[in-house]
Amino acid sequence: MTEKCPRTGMPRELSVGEVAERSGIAVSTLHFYETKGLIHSQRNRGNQRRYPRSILRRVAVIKVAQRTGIPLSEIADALSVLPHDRPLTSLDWRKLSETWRRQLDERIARLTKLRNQLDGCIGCGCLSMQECPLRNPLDELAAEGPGPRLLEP
Amino acid sequence: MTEKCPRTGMPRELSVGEVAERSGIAVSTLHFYETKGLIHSQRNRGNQRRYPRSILRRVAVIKVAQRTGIPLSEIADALSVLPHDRPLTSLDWRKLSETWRRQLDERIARLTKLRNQLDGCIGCGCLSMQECPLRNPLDELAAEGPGPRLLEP
DNA sequence: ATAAAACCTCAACTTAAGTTGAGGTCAACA
DNA sequence: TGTTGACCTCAACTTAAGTTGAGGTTTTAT
Repeated sequence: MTEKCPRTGMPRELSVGEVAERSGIAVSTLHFYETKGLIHSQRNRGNQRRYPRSILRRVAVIKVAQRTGIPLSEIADALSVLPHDRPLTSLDWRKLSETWRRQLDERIARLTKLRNQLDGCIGCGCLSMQECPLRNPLDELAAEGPGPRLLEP
Repeated sequence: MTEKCPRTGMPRELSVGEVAERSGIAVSTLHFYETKGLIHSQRNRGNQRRYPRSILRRVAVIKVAQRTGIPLSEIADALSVLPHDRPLTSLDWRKLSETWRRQLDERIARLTKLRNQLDGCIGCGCLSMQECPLRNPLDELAAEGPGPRLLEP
């Protein structure tokens, strides 16, 4: 560990190993995120990565977004509009989380609809129901046409 | 198209192309499912696949399970306990769908919890909240220990 | 009978999100 | 001043769920 902050006693800059330990993300994953442009690092004179403390919030945001099912490429897009040289503010986070919340809502709604269909099937033995997912397997796309015939008439 | 059923006028057996067309699943995917043991086929004298009509329900079941987020390997496990030489009955389907419904419920619950946390963040600006996902990013694992420290004290 | 469409196998390629390892350098500690 | 542990790059491997293509056979339609 290098120099400490005289105020908090915490290291002023973090090595990749320290970030890994504190964030619960593997070193190799941090390297990988860097190649994908999700995070960014300075190098010391020996070419080792040094991160500002704000990296911790950034990777925390990445992890939250991943938990909602957002692919890394979209996370990268969302983060890329923010300047990478200043820490994420709470306003940044609010904007991001509002967007992601909407997407999360959609996913939940889709799964809930499917669950309700499954419930219908369970109750009735399924084979006679019009709204059964086995009869209407492509219902997300229902607006786009009649879809293929999956079961016998 | 080969011989028809004298009753319905529908083909007695289906070629892979017919199954593909009716199920909306690509031929290559049906081949792939066969290699994974999810479906099974007979061959005609020219080595072409021939399926009983019940294949359509089987692939419909596979698709429904996939939509719930169940990986193919688990779908294969679930289907493998059923004899592959008879059509899926509605009782079979009920058992499968009850199991999958439970898993779907769990997924929905997890996402809903995350959404609620996100809501909290949005309302308050996040940084001061104890239950913020940025502060407690590993909350699914909360029972297993304190977890890594992601943000500053 | 012949040509087109459908089918066959097998291998290689794709994307996402990483992980693993080889071969080499740097830093922290005794 | 070692030496050990942390770090570096780069390439290759992993899993899931398929897709694509080459090269060859079968079916179907004319």
